[in-house]
Amino acid sequence: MLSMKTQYAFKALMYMAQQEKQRPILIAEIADQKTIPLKFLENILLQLKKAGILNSKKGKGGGYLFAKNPAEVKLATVMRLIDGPISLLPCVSLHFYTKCKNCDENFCGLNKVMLQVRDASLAILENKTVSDIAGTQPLTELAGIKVE
Amino acid sequence: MLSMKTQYAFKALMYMAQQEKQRPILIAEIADQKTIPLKFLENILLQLKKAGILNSKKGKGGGYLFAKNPAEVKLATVMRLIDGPISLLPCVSLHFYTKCKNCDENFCGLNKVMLQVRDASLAILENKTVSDIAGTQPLTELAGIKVE
DNA sequence: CATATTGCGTTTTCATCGAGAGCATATAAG
DNA sequence: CTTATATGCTCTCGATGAAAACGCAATATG
Repeated sequence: MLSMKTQYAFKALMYMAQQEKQRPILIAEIADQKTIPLKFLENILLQLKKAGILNSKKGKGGGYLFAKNPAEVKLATVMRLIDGPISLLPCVSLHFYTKCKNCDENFCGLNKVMLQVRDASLAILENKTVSDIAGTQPLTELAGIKVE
Repeated sequence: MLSMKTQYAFKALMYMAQQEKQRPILIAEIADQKTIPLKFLENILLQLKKAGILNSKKGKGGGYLFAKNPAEVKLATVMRLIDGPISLLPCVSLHFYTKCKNCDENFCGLNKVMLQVRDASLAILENKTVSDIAGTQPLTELAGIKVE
């Protein structure tokens, strides 16, 4: 299961992407609307900012903004950022691979099955983006600049 | 990711299914061959027994046996038994469903995507069995009794 | 400067994971 | 019936991580 942290991240990103006008959005507003603990959400948004997904502005009129077009933020990226591996076993992970002891992967039937599961999951999670789950059209501009 | 407990369970089941002759297998033998902490494995096998997957015999010549044909033990069953939900969100779980607060599932894009992921995963995990990952032919007899 | 807002390290609480100890119980062999 | 062999069961323990709160620093606005 996804951690609450990742679930909160998705809810926050959805909320932000669903806004009519792109404008700095307060942490407190998101926390309030989506029932997310304020200080916890603070950490989450900061982490998304450090990963280059969001931008922030301090002081009056500040808040959080998208740094990337939400149509380019893959669900898999967010999940890996916060929860780590998407795979069910370390020995089938693309981004967090570690060998399992006492097991030759070439002859491990479990490895083969979990590879299939990973591929099936990634086929979806690498192709769906924040704007898909927000149910919005891709943005046509970002911070006032037109994007393709 | 699967917990160590589930990973150990799969390794133990694979080892048991790979034996030439079906015979009572000692916990200690499995622990030794697969490098699993003895007392931890004891708990795991007991749990599999209580779920009706394994049988055990005490005393000399005792050990663990399959109660079901390994070809009938689905990976999904073992995973749910030990780790709980396979789904990534509680609101898309078949066996452990709980509603998520502040979210109408009919209009939640995240819900829809995670449903897809669940279905893709279960299509594999509900159809692969212990004998698939053990790489063995299905047993032709169980406890001396012929099975189909 | 006053105020609004994010940045960030620390701490707390709690549950769960992974593991081990010790004793109880059942069974087979002699 | 006794002994050795195995599993059954309960309790405990430490480490880890999840979830969340606290407090203050940094920064931007006007």
